[in-house]
Amino acid sequence: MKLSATRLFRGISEEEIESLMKCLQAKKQKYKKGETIIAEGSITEHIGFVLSGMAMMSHGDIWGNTSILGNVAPGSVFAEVYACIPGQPMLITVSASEDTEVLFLNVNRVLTVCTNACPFHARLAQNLLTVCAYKAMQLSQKILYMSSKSIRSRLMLYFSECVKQAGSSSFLIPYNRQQLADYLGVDRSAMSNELSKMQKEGLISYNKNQFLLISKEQY
Amino acid sequence: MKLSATRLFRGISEEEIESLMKCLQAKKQKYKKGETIIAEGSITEHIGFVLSGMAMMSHGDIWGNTSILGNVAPGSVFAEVYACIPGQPMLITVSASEDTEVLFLNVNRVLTVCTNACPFHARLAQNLLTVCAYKAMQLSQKILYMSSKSIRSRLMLYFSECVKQAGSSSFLIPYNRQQLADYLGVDRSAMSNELSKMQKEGLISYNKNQFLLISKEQY
DNA sequence: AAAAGTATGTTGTTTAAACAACGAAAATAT
DNA sequence: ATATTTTCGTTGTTTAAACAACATACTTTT
Repeated sequence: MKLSATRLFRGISEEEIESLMKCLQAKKQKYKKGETIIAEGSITEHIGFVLSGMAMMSHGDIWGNTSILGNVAPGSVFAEVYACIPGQPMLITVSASEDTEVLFLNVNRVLTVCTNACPFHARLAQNLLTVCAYKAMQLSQKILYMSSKSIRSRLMLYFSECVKQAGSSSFLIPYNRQQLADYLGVDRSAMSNELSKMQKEGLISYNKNQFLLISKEQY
Repeated sequence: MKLSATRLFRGISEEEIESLMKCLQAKKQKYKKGETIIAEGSITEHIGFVLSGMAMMSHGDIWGNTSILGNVAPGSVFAEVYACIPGQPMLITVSASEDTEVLFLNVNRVLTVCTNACPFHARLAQNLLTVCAYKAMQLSQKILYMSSKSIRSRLMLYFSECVKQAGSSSFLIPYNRQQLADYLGVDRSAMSNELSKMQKEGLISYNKNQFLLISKEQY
C-alpha cells in the first residue's frame, strides 16, 4: 500500500516515510481476527494506522450492550482523537474484524521535533492536525443532517450539500440506499418511499445513484 | 479574561502569551451585533478566538433556510476545523450575536516554528491539536446518542456515559430539560414524560438535575 | 442463459415521537 | 412578600417514521 497516498502521510515521499519511521520508532503489530486492539477506558498516546485487514470501532454501555460505530480500512487511522487529548481515556473499543496489521505512532514523538530536525516530521504533525480537523468536519456534517426531524428534510439537507459540492444540481452519491439510510439515521424502506414521493412531486429525479435536485423557481 | 485558563492557551502564562501574540502577529477585530465574521463558502487560514461578546454559528441550505448550530462563548474558538484543512471552504457562517471582539490567529504561523524558536509556540500548536481532537470527541458522543431511535435509549446511553464519567451511579447533569432535549435531539415534553415513566418503572430516580441510575441487578 | 443473491421500491400496519395546551412549581424580579 | 417569568411535568391528539412483508429489478455466479 502507498503510504504517501493516505491523509496522514500526504506530501511525504515513500523514502522519506522510511526514515520517519525509524525516527518515530513506529511499531508494527499484528492482530488475529476478533482480538482487541485498544479497549474502551484505556489511555493511549499512540495513533493506530491500519496497514492491512480491517479494524472495527464499537462502544459498550454499562449494561453490556455493544453497538458498532464504523470500520477503519487500510490507510486510515484510529484512536487519533484520544491520543491527542492527554489523559483522555478511550470511549470506544477498537478490535480486528479480520487479521489486521497496525502501525502505532506515538503522538508525542510526532509532535516533538526530533534532534535530527528531519524536515518531514513537521509535515506529519500538520497532517495529523488535518486528520483530526477533517474528522470533526465530517461529524459536524452528519449531526447537521441528523438534527432534522423528518426523513425528507434530512434528504434535502444532504442533497443541498451535494449540490454545493458538485457545483451542479446533478450529482452522484457515494452510498447505496442502505448506507445512505444509515448515514442519515433513518429506515431504508421509509427513505426509499420518501424518495419516490419526492420524485413524484417533482422535487428531485434520480436513477440509481445519479440524482438531480430540481430548483423551486424554474420559470 | 484569563487566556491561560482557556483550552487553546493552557500551559502558557499570561506574559508568555503576550510575547506569543507579537510573534504570531495576531489581529484583534471588533464586530457589531449582527455582523458576519466569516461567511460560509469562504476559505480561511485563521482561527477565531472570542475575547468578549458572543458569536453564533449557523448554516444555510440552498433554499435560504438557516439553522443555528451553536454559540461560541469568550475563551472558545471557531473556524479552527476549516482553518486546519488547507483549501477547505467554511461550511458554516459565524456572526456576532452581540458586540463581539475576536482575535485571529493564522494557522500557518501557529504551526511553523518561528525563527525566534520561542518555546511556547510548540505548546500552542499542541493545544490546537487538542482543541480539534476534543471537538471531534464531543461530536462523536452526540452522534452516539442521536443514532439511537427511541427517547428512552438516548437517555439511557447518555446516563450510562454520565455514570462512567462520574464513577458513581449518582450524577449531576449540566443541562436543564430543554437543553438536554436539544442535545439528544428530541422534544422536551416527550422527554419529560419519558423521564417520569422511567422513574415510575424504577430505572432511574431524579430530583432537578441530580440523577441516580438504578442498576438492574440489585440483590 | 439460468439461477441465486442482492438492492431497491411498494404497501399496509403498528408504534412512538412530535405537537399543542395547560397546570404546577420554582426562580427571579419588583 | 407579591408578582412575573421561566422551567418542568402531564395529558390527549396528530403525525410520521419504523417495521414487516413482499414485488421487482439488477448483479453476479455457475
